[in-house]
Amino acid sequence: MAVSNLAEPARAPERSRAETRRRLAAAATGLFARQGLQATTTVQIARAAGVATGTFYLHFQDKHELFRAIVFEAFAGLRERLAARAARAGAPPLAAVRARAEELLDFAQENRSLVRILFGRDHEAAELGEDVFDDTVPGIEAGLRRRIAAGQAAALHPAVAAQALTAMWTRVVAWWVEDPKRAPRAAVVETLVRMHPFASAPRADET
Amino acid sequence: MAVSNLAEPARAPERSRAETRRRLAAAATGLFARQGLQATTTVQIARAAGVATGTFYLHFQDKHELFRAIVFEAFAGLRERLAARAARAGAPPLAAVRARAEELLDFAQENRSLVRILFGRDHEAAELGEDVFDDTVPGIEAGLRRRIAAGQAAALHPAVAAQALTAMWTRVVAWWVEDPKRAPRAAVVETLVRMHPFASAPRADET
Amino acid sequence: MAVSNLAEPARAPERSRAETRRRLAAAATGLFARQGLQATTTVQIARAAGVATGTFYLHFQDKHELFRAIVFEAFAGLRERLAARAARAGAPPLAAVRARAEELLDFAQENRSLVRILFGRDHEAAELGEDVFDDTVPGIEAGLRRRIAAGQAAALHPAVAAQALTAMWTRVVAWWVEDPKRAPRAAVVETLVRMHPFASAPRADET
Amino acid sequence: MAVSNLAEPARAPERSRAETRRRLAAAATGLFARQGLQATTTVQIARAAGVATGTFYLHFQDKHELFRAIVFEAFAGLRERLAARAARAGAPPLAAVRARAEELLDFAQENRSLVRILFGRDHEAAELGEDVFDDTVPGIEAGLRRRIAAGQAAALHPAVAAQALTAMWTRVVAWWVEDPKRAPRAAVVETLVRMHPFASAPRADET
DNA sequence: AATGAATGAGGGTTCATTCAT
DNA sequence: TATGAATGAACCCTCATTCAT
Repeated sequence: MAVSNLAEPARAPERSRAETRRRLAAAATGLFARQGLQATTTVQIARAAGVATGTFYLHFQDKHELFRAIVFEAFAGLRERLAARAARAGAPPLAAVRARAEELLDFAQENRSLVRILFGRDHEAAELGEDVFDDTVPGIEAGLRRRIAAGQAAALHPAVAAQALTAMWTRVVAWWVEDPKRAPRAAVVETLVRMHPFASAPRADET
Repeated sequence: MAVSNLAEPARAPERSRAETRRRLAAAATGLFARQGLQATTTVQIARAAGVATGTFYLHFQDKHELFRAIVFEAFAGLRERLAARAARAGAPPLAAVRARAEELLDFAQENRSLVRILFGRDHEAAELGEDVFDDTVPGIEAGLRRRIAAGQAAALHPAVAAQALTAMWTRVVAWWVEDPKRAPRAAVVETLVRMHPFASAPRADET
Repeated sequence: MAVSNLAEPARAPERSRAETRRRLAAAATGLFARQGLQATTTVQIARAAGVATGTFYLHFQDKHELFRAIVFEAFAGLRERLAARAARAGAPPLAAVRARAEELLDFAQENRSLVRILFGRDHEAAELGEDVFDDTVPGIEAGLRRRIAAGQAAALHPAVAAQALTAMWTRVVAWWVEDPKRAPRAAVVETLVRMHPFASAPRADET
Repeated sequence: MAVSNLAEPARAPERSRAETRRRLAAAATGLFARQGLQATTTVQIARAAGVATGTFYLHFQDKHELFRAIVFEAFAGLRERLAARAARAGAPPLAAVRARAEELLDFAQENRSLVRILFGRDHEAAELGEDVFDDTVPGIEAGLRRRIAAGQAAALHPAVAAQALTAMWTRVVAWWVEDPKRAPRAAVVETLVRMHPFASAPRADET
């Protein structure tokens, strides 16, 4: 649940090892968020963590492994939070959508660096994140299929809509958290919800 | 209009210079699309263009300037095409939206490399593309604002919706051209249009 | 006599220390034989011996000292075996030569790792082995000198012949134990014996 | 023929490139001879050649490739010299053997560094040199087979004898050239010749 | 005596950029 | 203008060795 928990239980003699690993991960998270994976060097990470260069390699194969560890853990935590909040929100589809939006913004405000890493543009994070919204996207695809069968939301291609949705949410969150003064939080939530396919019916009066 | 035309008509004595520049840009476009900005070296570009290493620097300050030149030119061409097509489509808002979607897909199919550069995910490239696209977003925002004032698309925050829209469109296009068998072209267009705020009215029957 | 016995009987309180040292030496012997001195790391040795990294340095100054210890011990054992066998063989010079050859092959078959270390080719190892072997060469030289004085093996320069002899024997042994199917053991012995200066007289019918 | 000729014909614009390559090869030859392959760094080679670190990699993949180039070229030259000299020596087997010994010592005196590299102990040169004496060794094997058929030199296993011979010659040469005062040149030649299987007949009076 | 995490110098390698021709 | 060899800073990574526990 704790997103920054890259460590294992740790018996006494390993206390220190786990701690070093944690420091490295924390230092790297900040650097990755600020500069991106490619521009961040292992030397920078080690220095930021207050350890020697070689120490980095006692804990991670290379910077990509560390990056992946951070992203994986973050996505796992996020997914759990989204699912839990949606579950609490109850049945009506839009209620669940709104709950997810709220939780996502909570997460974003608590983990700005992670959001920059996860949803930023130039990162190989995207690959790993592809399936974070698997909970959401197949749900949506299933939902869309039902709607289509019911004659509503017709004309939406499920896979296309899924791409559109995840792009929309991730970009909006990344954009907003970069400077929350850009829009009131409530407006962000409301816009995400209103633009969700579940929220809208085709208008009869347009082409 | 041709997007890969980075050079001006060129008077006779300059023919050669302009031609070399064009070759470099063309070679770089392919490499950037395939490997990304960072993984592409100036030596590779020069070799692919059939010129000597040093020649590169007679035409561009560095790799990034060339990249920017490609991106700017591409966006200029794309914007022009979108505007022209929308203009031909006439008044009804959704007709214009559909016209843009069609034109965007035309462009994507004709310029796969550019689309990968402009809208691709893992390229540090995207940063620069983002800057350029920011020109477009305010235009989108303005349109939304007018609509919202008119009572349509109510409850949408213009800036948020603009982010959402551009993210949606660019991601869908990038995803689709990567493998057009993923969805029928008509379904892509239809989905983009239906998910546009102009296309939908809030449903009364949901939370 | 056992070549891998790098430790003395060891009184009770020292049992453990001696045992650890032995384990390190045994582990290192295998690694040196397989990978060479340079490619073997102290961490590998410690791990293979089942002790902690730092423990290595409680027993040996460094990798090279351990290497030298192995080589010295191995040569001491080998020399002893050769001498004992030759003594048992009795007077006739060629009988002693043959006895040595037999014993050398026995040794080689029982200690393949050591042979690879002592007589192998691509190990920087050989340098040290050479130093040790230098002890042996003068003995060989002295023997040759006596023979030459006696009119046998005339025209041979003792020091040159000694180099030639040791090179011949060590290379053949190293080559053969690498894959004993290369030649029948008896043929190896016979060839070494026949090519020994003691075994031949100059032919009158050649230049 | 020229042993240090690692370069190609070289048109005018490539004069400099070939020259740099030659300098690197020359510098490396000295360093390899003195320190061995493993202990020599690319930085040392570049510095010794008077060029920048990176320049090394414009000419060679890595230090192993350079090493191999040196060894290969050296062996090719040596083989050619041995064959030419042996050919000039005429028919009688021992005359050819002596001619080869003389030529080998000539080569050694002219190319001390190369000899240390080619015949030294710790180098991966051995692999490449395995077949230098192919001219010599198969000749010997053929000769031995003839002798054996003729009832002479019986009991010599050809492959074993070949190993013994090459080891003998290479070690003696490496040892002697290290300090030619160790033995008169004529004595070296004579010893090598006398210890050659062609030079001896089995003695009837020994075991 | 043993442990094992940490150290940091140093080697291999790449590549944007320069500059003499 | 074009050429292409050379440059050298900077990265990644390893490993012998130390030292607090």
